[in-house]
Amino acid sequence: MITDARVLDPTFVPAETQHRDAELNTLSAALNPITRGEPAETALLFGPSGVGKTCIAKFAVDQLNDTVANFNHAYINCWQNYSRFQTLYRVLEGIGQSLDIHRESTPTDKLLDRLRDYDGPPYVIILDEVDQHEDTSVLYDLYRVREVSMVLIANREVELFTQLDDRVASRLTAAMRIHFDRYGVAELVSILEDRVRWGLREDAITTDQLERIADAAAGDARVAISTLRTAARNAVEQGRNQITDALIEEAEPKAMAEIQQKTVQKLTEHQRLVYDIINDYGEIEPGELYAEYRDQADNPRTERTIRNYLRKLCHYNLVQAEGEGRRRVYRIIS
DNA sequence: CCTCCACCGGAACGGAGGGGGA
DNA sequence: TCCCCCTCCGTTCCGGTGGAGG
Repeated sequence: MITDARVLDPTFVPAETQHRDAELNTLSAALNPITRGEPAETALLFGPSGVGKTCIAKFAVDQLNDTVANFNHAYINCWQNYSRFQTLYRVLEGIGQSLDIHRESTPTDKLLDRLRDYDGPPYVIILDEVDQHEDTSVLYDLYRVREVSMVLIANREVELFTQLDDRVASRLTAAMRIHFDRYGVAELVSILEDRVRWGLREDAITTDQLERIADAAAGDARVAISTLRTAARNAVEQGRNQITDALIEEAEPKAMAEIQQKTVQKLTEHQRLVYDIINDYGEIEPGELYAEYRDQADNPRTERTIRNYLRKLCHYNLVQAEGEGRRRVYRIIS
């Protein structure tokens, strides 16, 4: 029933995109100077998750790659590469300069010197989830390299700017902003139809069923595609040729959970324990949380370290901190 | 209004782990 | 080989904040 599993992956970048023509054109215009061998304008992409920001950014750069031979590009996810060192390392990797730089033993300043010496063709860097970066001064570092142009992706404009230091923020005021809205049901359905056409047997699913998936996804294409994939996989497992309504119903919560599950898996043992305790309680006060943690952990970390973990958990949108000071409670986000 | 006190998060430090250079 | 220096992570110390309670 599944003819091409790749297109059911939410990170797959299709050969043609839908419903994002205006956003794509604006971004392409920002990148246009590259065609003349000049650095591009900085572009800022904002919008909630699953609205095509990453997809359009990658697509625009791929498109440029088809017409312009002489430029470099890199995609860096700041959630995974959150320190200044890690990001610069990836940046150098994108221009083949990282081979003789060894992780852990080269000072960040050396990486920066290496980058400043860069005098190759224009270099476009997509920085995804830039609001998850722990040290946004790296943006300033990158700004100072003439050949480098940046496409920055984040959820909310206001929250991003509160994290930036003034030097970066003032430069970004001139950047091109592109806001992405949630997809409507009809838009999601046509996105899903493409994926069905490319990746499933023709009669595997009905339009009514796609509408149902789209409706439940609430404008988030990642959730919608993930739901479709889960339903299709389970249908294959059951030896069916078609996706049933029951399979869709089953897949909906699974798809949501799957996206969160990936984040939880990346936590360390102790971070995971803190998360599990909050999950068990649903909602818990800091003092009780520390006490419970100390009780359950072998070689417990200090309170200060737990506060660092909590900050991280909040940052990853796994946990929500509500209230200030004494009124503070930690709650699971579901 | 003032004083506690639980809690937050910044700064500085030190050790683990790992590569470079003499 | 030994020593130095890097990053990363956890720790220690501490000042700030805002409800609770006198």
